[in-house]
Amino acid sequence: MDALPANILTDEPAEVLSDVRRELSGSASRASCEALLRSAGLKPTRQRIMLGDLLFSGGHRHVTAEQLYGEILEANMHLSLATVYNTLNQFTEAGLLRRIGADGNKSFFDTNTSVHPHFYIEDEDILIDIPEGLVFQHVPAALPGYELSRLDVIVHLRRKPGG
Amino acid sequence: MDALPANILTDEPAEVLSDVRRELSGSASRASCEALLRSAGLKPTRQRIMLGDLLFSGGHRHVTAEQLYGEILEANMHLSLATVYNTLNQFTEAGLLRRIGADGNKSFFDTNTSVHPHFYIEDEDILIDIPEGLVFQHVPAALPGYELSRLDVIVHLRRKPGG
DNA sequence: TTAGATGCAAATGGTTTGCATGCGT
DNA sequence: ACGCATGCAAACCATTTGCATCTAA
Repeated sequence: MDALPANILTDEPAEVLSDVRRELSGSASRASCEALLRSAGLKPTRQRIMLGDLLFSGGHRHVTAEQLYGEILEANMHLSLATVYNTLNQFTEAGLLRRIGADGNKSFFDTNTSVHPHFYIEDEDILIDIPEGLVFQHVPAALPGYELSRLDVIVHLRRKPGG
Repeated sequence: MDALPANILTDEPAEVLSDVRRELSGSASRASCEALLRSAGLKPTRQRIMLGDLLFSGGHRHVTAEQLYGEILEANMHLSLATVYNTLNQFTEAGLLRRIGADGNKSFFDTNTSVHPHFYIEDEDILIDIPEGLVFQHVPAALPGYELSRLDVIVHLRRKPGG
């Protein structure tokens, strides 16, 4: 049996990713954020551009809606929390984000839409990529009549008692 | 690099599991349920025995609090939903159950407390074990100052469009 | 102009908490 | 009796929804 990288599965329609999306989703400038949104079939409205800038201008990010809302407020921009949620959901549906349920009651949104495992630091409520990609030796087949839609691997970390 | 079974990690204090707990947690009779609870440091109250019977008398189970509450009602027993939650949390703290956050907004409780991967069937809201234990080739080390506390692997299934 | 997006408040759903009452030892 | 356990309602938190208003094309 071959060793398979963890990212063999994906929820997004990878085959329809346009070049602009592939290039921009990692680090889009303000101007190109519009192109990114357009390529995803989303009208580049003021709010979407604001959030898109925050999400896609740097490297990959793992944020909660609350965190992102905080950044909006810090930047003296205004936008309701509900719109942040709605927009994050739209981005997720469009394949620009991947939603990850970390501890069973709150969600992170990851700008890296490939399937990859995460560390979740419980005490600090932080989700980060596992650097050296954990590898499966065997990925189970779906049950008959079903297909794989997502593969979540979350390694929970806690602070060492004496550390 | 050795292939490691997925259950090398566990949240529970496995080394303190008494024999009675090890034997009974899979299928405890009504009488022995009391012993199981006692061995876990929990007073065998009427409510805990009711829930313990439902959880531990058959094979391993994956239930939500809501489901279990439904079973209580069906059996014409009475017990508030809050108590179901509280009791499930107590059982989990005592190492009798493992909590699993399936889709990021609800939790399942698994009577099999070893670390093992799950299928989550989104449409039907069902969590089941993956039969032939998926295997990791490489389990990442924790970040410095941290230790692994949990390893969650959930394979999401959805009904095949034409199936 | 018009379809679609926003904004807010209120609803929702799962889960936890506070506190008076009840029960196991 | 004593102290932990229960029960309920109400609180809580993350998230979604309904609907009137606004705005990008």
